[in-house]
Formats: sequence, C-alpha cells, structure tokens
Amino acid sequence: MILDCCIVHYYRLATPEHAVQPRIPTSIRRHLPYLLARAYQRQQRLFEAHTRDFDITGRDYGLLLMLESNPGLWQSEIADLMGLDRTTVTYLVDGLQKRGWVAREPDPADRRAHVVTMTADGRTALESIRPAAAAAIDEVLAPLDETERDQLRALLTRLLGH
Amino acid sequence: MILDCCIVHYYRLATPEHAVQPRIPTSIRRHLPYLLARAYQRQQRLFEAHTRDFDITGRDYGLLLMLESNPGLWQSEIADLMGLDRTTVTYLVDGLQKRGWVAREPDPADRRAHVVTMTADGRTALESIRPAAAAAIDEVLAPLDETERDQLRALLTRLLGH
DNA sequence: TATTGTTATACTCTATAACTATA
DNA sequence: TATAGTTATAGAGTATAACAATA
Repeated sequence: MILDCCIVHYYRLATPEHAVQPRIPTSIRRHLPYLLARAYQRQQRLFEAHTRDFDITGRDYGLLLMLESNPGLWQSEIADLMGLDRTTVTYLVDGLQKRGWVAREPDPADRRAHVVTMTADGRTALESIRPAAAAAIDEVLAPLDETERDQLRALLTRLLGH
Repeated sequence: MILDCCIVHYYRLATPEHAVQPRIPTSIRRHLPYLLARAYQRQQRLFEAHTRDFDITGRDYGLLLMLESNPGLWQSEIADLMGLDRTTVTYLVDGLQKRGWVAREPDPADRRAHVVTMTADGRTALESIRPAAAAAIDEVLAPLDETERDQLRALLTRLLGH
C-alpha cells in the first residue's frame, strides 16, 4: 500500500539542491514503453490515493465490475479475462470473500468449478467505492478532452487486438 | 518471473469447455483504465518473453537507458525520474551492482550522495540486450502504423503533462 | 535541522509444485 | 487423462521505520 507521503513525493515538483537538474532525455521521454509504464503508474497511484478510505485495490475493483456485469464467472474464466494465473485468482477471490463481497458456490453443471458471485454487501461496497474510483479516473484523464479520450481508447484497443 | 507457460496461457485463444463463453462487457472493454492496464501488462510480458535469456527486468533496462544518457545520477534523482521510493532505488541499484553493470561512488561535491554510473560490463550487457528489447517493443507496437504510434505518443505525453 | 543513502523488516503480489475432486 | 481449484511455499517488489553520515 502506497501511503500519502509517497503520493506527495511522486507529485511534488522535484527541485534537487544541486545546480544541474537531471532530465529525462528525449530518447526516453518519447519512448512508448516508458510513457505507457508511467501512465499506468500514475493511474495506479491516483486510484490508491482516491480510494484510501476503502479496503480495495484497482484490481479488486476491476474484478467486482466484471462480476457485476457477468455474475457467476468461473475462477478459470476470471483468470482468462484478466490475464492471471489460476492461483492468483484464488488469492484475489479469497481476499474479496474475506471482506464478504463475493461468494463461491460449486457449479451444479460441472462440480469441479466454482461460480463466483457478488454478495449484497459486495454490491453495497461497489456503490460506495464507485464515486471515488470515478474521481480517480477523472483526475487521470483530466488533461485529455473527449475527442482525445476516444482516440486513446481506439489506439489502445487496436494495440491489444480487442 | 513469468515463465513460458504463462505467456502461452495469456496469448492462447481461450475456449472454455462449457457453452457460454464469458465476455468482457463493452462497458469494461472500452474503459480506459482497463485498456491501459492491459496494454502495460502485455508490454511487461512481451519484454519478459523476449529477454528471458538475459538476467534483466524492464525496469532494470529502463534504468540502464537513463544512466547511458545521464551518467552520474544520484540515487535520489533516479527516484524522482522513475517515480520510486529511495529504498526501492537502493534495491534496484544493489541488483545492478551485483551483476557488475553499475558502480556507486561518493559525489565529491556532496558526500552524502552517491553517483551511479554504468561500468564497461554494463555497457556491454546493454548492447547485448538492446536487440531483444527492441524486438519486444516491435511486437507490442506491431498493430500500430507510424502515424498511430505518433498519435499514441502525443496522447500519453499529454496525459502525463510531460 | 534537513537530506542522502542503508539496513532491517514486513507485507503484497505472483508464480511453481503437489495435491484433491471432478469430468 | 485433462481440467478446476486449493494449499504450501518461495521469490520479487515495494514500502515503513530507524539509523549513519553529511550538509
């Protein structure tokens, strides 16, 4: 968990004491992998900053959104949809279940599998967190107008082949 | 370290046994935070896949690039430039030093600080890794033509306020 | 007093391997 | 045999706190 001081650290306008301010050279500053990593880092940190009062991570939130529109997913399906290992999904679902936000039930159609659904408490939690998550996203995307957001969406969608 | 099986897992066209194929709903598939996270995830995994023969992570590689064009950075400057905690930079530089790729020397102008520079071995390693890293980036960006890459660069730069 | 860096430590995330149970 | 999920375990990464050296 990244605490306040780090957010401050990250967002302060750094001005080291000594004269020569180090700069990220253009070759790196215009490097797409660098830009992508930094954008993701910023998104993660702003999400954490805005949701500090709720016991949730960005990925937990994403999983709840998946379950909201797709109730009764198998854990193996969650793994596919999120690009994660089965054991990582077990870990993730364990955490949400401990908070009482999701439930596991054996799938009657295939008793090897467990279907995961949100509980009433989970839905309540999701609703209470949604505004903070939206505020985080607003802050991340603030520099872009609607047209630019659409362009970014289109480019990333193409990049992912989705 | 993500091993081959996971790359395969991630990139195989998943077709679960049971009839109803779960889908990421449009509301999430078009969600910019989701797209950004997935693009970053893809970038990370392709970098790992292409550089498996070299003992290096994407962040190590980024730091070597920083040092290449900006030799003699302080660790605190590295922390600022990469958005990391000081202790994390100590950990990172420790790793590169153990591999003999960077050296720390006290800064004569401010003996509190250590300047970090690449060694000859570090430069050799960087050159041997560069083609694999370039191949990874090529694969990540393959779906985009030059114009689209420029657009993505411009949008992410704006997003970051750089 | 403030800053640079280190160490000790702990927690989160992620994966491997071995297992159980189902199909 | 193959798949779904769990458990035990280990490693990487990241942070906090306390500290030493220097400014």
